[in-house]
Amino acid sequence: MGKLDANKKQKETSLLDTAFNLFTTKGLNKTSISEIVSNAGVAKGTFYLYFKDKYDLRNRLISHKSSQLFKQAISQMKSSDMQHSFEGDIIFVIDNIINQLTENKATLNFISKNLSWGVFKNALTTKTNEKDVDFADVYNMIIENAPNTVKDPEIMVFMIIELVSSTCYSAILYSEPCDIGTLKPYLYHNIKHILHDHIDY
Amino acid sequence: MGKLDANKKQKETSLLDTAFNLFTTKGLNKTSISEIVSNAGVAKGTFYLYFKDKYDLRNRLISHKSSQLFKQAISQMKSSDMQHSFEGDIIFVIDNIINQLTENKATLNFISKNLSWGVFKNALTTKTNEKDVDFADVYNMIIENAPNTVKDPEIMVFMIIELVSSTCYSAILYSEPCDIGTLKPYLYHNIKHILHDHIDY
Amino acid sequence: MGKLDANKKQKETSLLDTAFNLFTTKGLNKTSISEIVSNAGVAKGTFYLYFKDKYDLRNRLISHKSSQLFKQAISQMKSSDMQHSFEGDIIFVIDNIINQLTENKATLNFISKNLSWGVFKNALTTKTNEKDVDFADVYNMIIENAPNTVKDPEIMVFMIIELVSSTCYSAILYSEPCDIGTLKPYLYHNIKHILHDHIDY
Amino acid sequence: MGKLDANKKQKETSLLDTAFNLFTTKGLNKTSISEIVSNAGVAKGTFYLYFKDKYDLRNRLISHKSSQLFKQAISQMKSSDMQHSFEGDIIFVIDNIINQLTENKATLNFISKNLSWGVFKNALTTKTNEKDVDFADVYNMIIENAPNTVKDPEIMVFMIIELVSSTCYSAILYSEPCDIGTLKPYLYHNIKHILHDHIDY
DNA sequence: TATGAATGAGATTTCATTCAT
DNA sequence: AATGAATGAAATCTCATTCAT
Repeated sequence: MGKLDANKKQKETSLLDTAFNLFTTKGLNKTSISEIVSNAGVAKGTFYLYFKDKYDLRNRLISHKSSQLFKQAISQMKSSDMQHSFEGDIIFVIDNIINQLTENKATLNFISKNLSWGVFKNALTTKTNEKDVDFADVYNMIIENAPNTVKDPEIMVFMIIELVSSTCYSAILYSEPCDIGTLKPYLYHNIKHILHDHIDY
Repeated sequence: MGKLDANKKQKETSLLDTAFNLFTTKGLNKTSISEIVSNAGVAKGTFYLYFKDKYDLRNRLISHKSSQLFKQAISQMKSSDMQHSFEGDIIFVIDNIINQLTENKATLNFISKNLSWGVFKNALTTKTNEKDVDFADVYNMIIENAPNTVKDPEIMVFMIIELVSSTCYSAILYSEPCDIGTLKPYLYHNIKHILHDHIDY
Repeated sequence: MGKLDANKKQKETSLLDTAFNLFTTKGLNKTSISEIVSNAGVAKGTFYLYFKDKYDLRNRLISHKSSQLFKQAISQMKSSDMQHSFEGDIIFVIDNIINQLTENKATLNFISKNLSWGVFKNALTTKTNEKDVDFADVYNMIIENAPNTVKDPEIMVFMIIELVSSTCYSAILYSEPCDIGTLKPYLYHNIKHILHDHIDY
Repeated sequence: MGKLDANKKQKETSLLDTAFNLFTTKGLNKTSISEIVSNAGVAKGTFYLYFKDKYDLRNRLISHKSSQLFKQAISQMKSSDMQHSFEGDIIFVIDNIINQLTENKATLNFISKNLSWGVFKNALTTKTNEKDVDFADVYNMIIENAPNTVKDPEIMVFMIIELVSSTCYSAILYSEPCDIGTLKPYLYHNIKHILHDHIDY
C-alpha cells in the first residue's frame, strides 16, 4: 500500500471511528455530517468522497462491527482446547459474543437490534470487506457440523439469533428484567430446546 | 363532556391519527411536524398545545397501539368458549395479536421492535389512558392463573415477548426466513418450553 | 372600592408585579406575555383587558417605579430636621434616591437609563396615577425654592438628571469605574457646579 | 488577500452594512435575520458563518461605529493648526464627535446610550480590528498630555463621557430640553469644571 | 369581566450537498 | 484527492392576538 493509499485509508478510518463514537453517544439522528467531519479533522467535501450519506456510513459500520464480534468468537473457539460438541460450539460462540457486548456496551447499543436477521442474512449473501468474516462460511460450518440432519436450519438459526439479540439488549444495557448473569441459564437452556426441536439426536 | 372539550379531544385525535398514517408510510424521520399539522387540518401552533415534540407524539402512539392489541386479544379470549387452560390462554393471546399484526402490517412496522420489554414494563407501571388496557392487570392475571408457582415470572414473560416480537417482525413483514404460518408451530412449541422451564406441572 | 373593583385591581397589580420580576431577571425582550400571565395566574386574554401590549406595561412600570423613588425621597426630606438650604435639598433628594437604588438593584437595572429626560418630561406633563408623585409639583417646588432666578431651569435639571442617572448605573451595578461611595464626592461636587452655573448667589 | 478571502470579506461587510441600515431605520427588535440576508443578497445560512446571532452582529457594529467617531475626531485634531492646550484638545475631540453625530443621527440613535463606559472600557481592553482606533492609545494620550498629575483619571473620563453621551442623545435627536447649539456652552463649561476638579493647574 | 384554545405568520436555526479553487 | 464557503430548502418552535364561550 503506497503512502497515498495509506493516507486515503486513514481519512476513511478516521471518519468511521469518529462517526461510531458520535452515533453511540448522541444517536444517529442527532449526529450531523458537519460534526463527523469536524471531529474527524477532514473537510466537509471529503465525506462525500467516501460515503454516499450518513446511512451508507452507518451500514458499513454495522457490517464491520458485527463481523468483528463473530470473528473473535470463532477464533477463540478454534483456539480453545474444549471438546467440540455441536451444541457446545453454538453456546460457546453465543456466550463469547455476549461477553464481548457486555464489555463493550457502546457497540451493543449501536448494533443493538440491528444484529438481527436482516443484517445476518445480508451478511450471508453480500461480498464482505476482505478483512471481515464471511458469514456464509460461518453458516455452512454450523449446518455441516450438526450431528444429524437439521430440519429447517434457517428457521433454527433465525430463532436463536432473534432471541439472543433482543433479550441481551435489555439485560446488558438496562439490567431489565434481570442482569445478564441471571438471564444466561434460562437463555442457554432455551437455545438447547430450539436445537433439539430441529435436530434428532 | 362539553362542546369545547369534545372539540379539543378531536384535534388531538386528528393529530394522532394523521401522524400514525405518516409515520407508517414515510417513517418517523421523514415526517415533519409541518406535514402532520397540514394533513390534520390544524394550525402549527396547535401541535405544541398537545405534544412536546414529534417523539412525544410517537411515544403516545406506541402505548396506545400496543394497548389496543392486548385489549382486543383479551376481550376475544374472554368471549370465546374455549376451555381455559393456562398454556392455552397464553397461546391464544399471542396468536390473536400475531393475527392482528398480520392483518395490519402498518401497526406492526410502527411498533415493530418497540413492543418490547421497555414498553411493556413502562405500561405495567405508568397510569394508562382510561380507555387503554391496564397492563398491570394483564400481568397479574397471567401469574395468578398459573397452575403452580411461577419461578422468575418476569424473566419468563420477558423472554416470550422478546422472542415473539422480534421473530414476527421479520416473518410477517418480509416472510424472512419463512412466512408466519410456517414459523408459528416452531414458535408456539418453543413458548411452551419456556413456560415449562418456569412452572412445575 | 367595591369587592369587584378590588378583585380587578388585584389582577392588574399581579400582572405588574410579575412583569417587573420577569423584566428584571430575564430582560424585556426575552419575557413573553405567556410567561407573564402564567406566572401571574391569570388567563391570556385578561392581559389585554389591562394593557395594550408588553411595552404599554413597561411604560406604566417605569412611571410608577420612578415616582416611588421621588416620593420616598421627598417625604424623607420633609420629615428630616435638616436645615433646608436649596442646594442641600437637591443633594438630599439625589442622595436618597441613589441610596434607594443601591439597595434595590433590580429597580435600578430596570429603569436604568430610562430614568432620563424623556420619562421625566413625560411624567411632568401626563396625568399620573392618583397615588404617584406629581412631577410637575416637584419641578415647580425646585424652581420656586431657588434663592434667586434660575437661568434655563430645564437645562439645569436636565443636565443633573442625565449626569446622575448615567454615572450611577455603571457605578452601582458594576462598580465601574469605581464604587458609588467613591463616585459620590465627585458627583455632588459637580452638581454644585451645575447649580452655580445657572443661579447667581 | 486572495480572491476567495476578498469575496468572503465582502459578504461580511455587506451583512454589516445592511444590518446597520435596518437597525437604524426599523430598530433592532423589528429587524429579522431574514430581512438582513435578503437585503444583503446572501443566503440565510451564510449569516451564521459570520455571526452567532443578531446581537453578535450588533456588538460588532457598535464597536466599529464608535471607533470611527474617535478615529475621525483625533485625525482632524492632529491635522488642525490649533494650539494644543490640554483642555482645548479635549473639547475639540468632544465637539468634533458631537458634530459628527449631529450630521449622522442614525449613528447616534444606534449607538445612542451604548457609547457609554461599558463600551469604552471594553474598547480599552480588547484587541480591536486592525483598522479601528485603539482606545488604549487615546486614553493614554489624554492622561499623558495633561499639564499636571490627574487625580482619579478614570473617574474623570467616565464622568465626561457619561455626561456628554446622555445629554447629547436627547438634545440632538429630540431637541429636548433644548437644541444641541444651546446646550453646548453649558456642557463645555461643565466639562471644564470636571477637568479642574481632577487637575491642579 | 374573564377565559384559554386556536391561530398562523414568521423567527431562528440546521444541514446535506455542491462546486470553484 | 481535498477543501470549505456558500447555498437555501426545510425544520422546529414561538408568541402576540383573537374570539367563542
